[in-house]
Amino acid sequence: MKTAVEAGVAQYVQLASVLRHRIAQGELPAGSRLPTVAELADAHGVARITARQAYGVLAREGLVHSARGRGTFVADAPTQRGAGLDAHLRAAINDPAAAELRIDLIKQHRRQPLPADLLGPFKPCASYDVVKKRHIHQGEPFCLIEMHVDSSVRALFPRGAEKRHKIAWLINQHAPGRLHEVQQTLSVAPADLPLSRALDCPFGTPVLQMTRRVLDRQGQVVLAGRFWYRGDRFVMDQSIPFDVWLHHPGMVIPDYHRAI
Amino acid sequence: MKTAVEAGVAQYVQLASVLRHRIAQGELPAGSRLPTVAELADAHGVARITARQAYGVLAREGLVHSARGRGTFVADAPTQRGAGLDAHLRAAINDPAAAELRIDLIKQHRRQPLPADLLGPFKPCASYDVVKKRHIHQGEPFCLIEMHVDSSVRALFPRGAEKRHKIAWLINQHAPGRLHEVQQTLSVAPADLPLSRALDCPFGTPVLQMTRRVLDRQGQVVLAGRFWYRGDRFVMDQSIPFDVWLHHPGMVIPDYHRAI
DNA sequence: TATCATTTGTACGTATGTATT
DNA sequence: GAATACATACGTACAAATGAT
Repeated sequence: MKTAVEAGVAQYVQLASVLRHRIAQGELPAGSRLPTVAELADAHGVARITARQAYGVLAREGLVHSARGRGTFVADAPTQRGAGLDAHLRAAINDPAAAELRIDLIKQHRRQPLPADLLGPFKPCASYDVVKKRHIHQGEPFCLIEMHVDSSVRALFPRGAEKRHKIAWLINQHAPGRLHEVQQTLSVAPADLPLSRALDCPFGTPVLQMTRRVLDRQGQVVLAGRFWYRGDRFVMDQSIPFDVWLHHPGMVIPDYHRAI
Repeated sequence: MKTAVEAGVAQYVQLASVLRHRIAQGELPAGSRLPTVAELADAHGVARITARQAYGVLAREGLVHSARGRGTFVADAPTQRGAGLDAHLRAAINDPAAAELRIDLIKQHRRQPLPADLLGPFKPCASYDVVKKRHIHQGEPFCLIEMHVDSSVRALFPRGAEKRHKIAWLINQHAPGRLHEVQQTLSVAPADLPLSRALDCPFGTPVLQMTRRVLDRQGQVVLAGRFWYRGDRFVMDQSIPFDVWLHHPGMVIPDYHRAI
C-alpha cells in the first residue's frame, strides 16, 4: 500500500466522512450530482476503487445513490441534517432554556468529590451530585454530558427535573442570582470507541469536547461538566462584548502572563 | 477475520482508543499496571498480536510503557499531547494581543464587497480589504484565516503591520473604542484536501471552523473572518458573565424564536 | 435503429497491512 | 515466529447501462 494518510483508518472511510460532512452542511444539496468516481479519485489522488468504496459507504447509509451510466447523486431526503441548517438543534445546543430537547439520563451518583481537572484553581463546594446524560434531538443523540452539581443546590430541584431541563437553567430557577460566571474550554478530537457508541456516530469522526465551570460570586465552582458533541451536529453561537473578549479575563492558562 | 466492530478501522486502533479513553478518564491511573497482552486479548476477543499493536500505539504516544517480564504500565505523567498543555499556543489562539506568533500572509485584495454569509443581517461598510493568512506556532501552522476589514480602518495601519499582529488588535490600537461586539459561530468538520494542505495535517482529520464578526456600536460589520483551526492544535478558553451567557443576546439563529 | 461518449459496476493481478491460529 | 486468510489500495481493463447524436 502507498501511504495510508492515517494508519489504521482506511482511506475510503476518511473520504466518505468528508463527503458526508458536505452533504450534511448543504454544500452538496439534495438531488445534486456528485463527481464521477474518476473525478473524485483524481481530485483526491486515490485509486478509483477507493473513491467507489467511499460512495459505497454513503450509499449504504442512504445518503447517495448511484446509477450506471448516469452518475452518483445526493439522496432526495438526506436524513442527516447538519446543525447549521436546523434552527431547533442550534437552539438545543446554545439556549440554556431550550425546550425542544429530550434528555436521556444514563447514571447518577450522589455526594462525590469534584475531579481536580474540573475544579481547576478554584474553590470547591462540599460535595457534588454527578449526572451522566445524553441530549437527544429528533430521536438522535447529539451530546454526551457529565455534570457535577453542588449537592446542596441540587437538593432544591423538584424530583426528576433533570429529565426535562438543562441543569444550569434549573440552578438559575431555584437559586436565582447565585451563578456569576461561565468558564469553558473547547477542543476537538476524533471519536474513540466508547464515545462513538454513546453518540451513535462512526469511529474517528470529529467530536467537540468542552469542559465548563460555572462559578458564583465567591469563586466557588457550583456547576462543572464535561461535554462531548457530535461534530456533525455541533454549532455554537456566541455574542460577546468586545472589551470582555479583548481582555479575556479569567482565562485559565497556566504559566502564561501577557506582556501587554 | 472475525467481525470488525467498525469496518474500515483497524481493530488495534479501536482497542487503543478504548484504552486511551480510560487513561484520560482516570480509570487507569498514572503508574498503574495494565493487563498483560494475553489478558487484554482474551478480554476483548482479539489475537495477542492485535493487543500488542494497541499497546504499541499508546507507547508511541507516550501514554504507556512496557518492560519485558514486568508488564505494561500507564506513564507516570500521561503527557497529554496537543494544545492543551502548551500555554503559548493556547495564548496564540485566545489572546488578541498574542506576541509569540508568526504570521504567514498568503494573499491580499483591496476594496472587495463582503460576502453575504459573513455580513449576515447586519450593516456593511463601504468596502473591505481581504487578507488571507496562516498563523504559525513553532514552525507549524495551526490556523488558516480569511479576514475582511473595513478598508477605511485598514488604511490606518502602518505598512506591513498585518505580518506582526492580529487584525482585531490592530483595529483596537488605531481606532480605539470603535469595536463593540464580537459574534462568532463555531463548528467542526473533517479536513478536506485544500485545507489539509494549508494546515499541513492529514486528510480527514478534525478541524474547527469559525466565522467571526466584529461590530461597532452602530451595528456595522467592521471586521469579519473565517477561521480554520487544526483540531489537534485547537483549544479555546472563554470566560463569560453568567447573565450574558444565559440570554445569549444577538444569537443569530434564523427561524427560531424562543417561547420563553 | 445504430453509434458514441460517459459513467457505473465488475474483474484481474499485485502489493501491503491486518488478524487469526 | 510461521503459515494462512482477509482487507485495503493500486493500476488497468472491460462489461453494462444511460443519454445524446
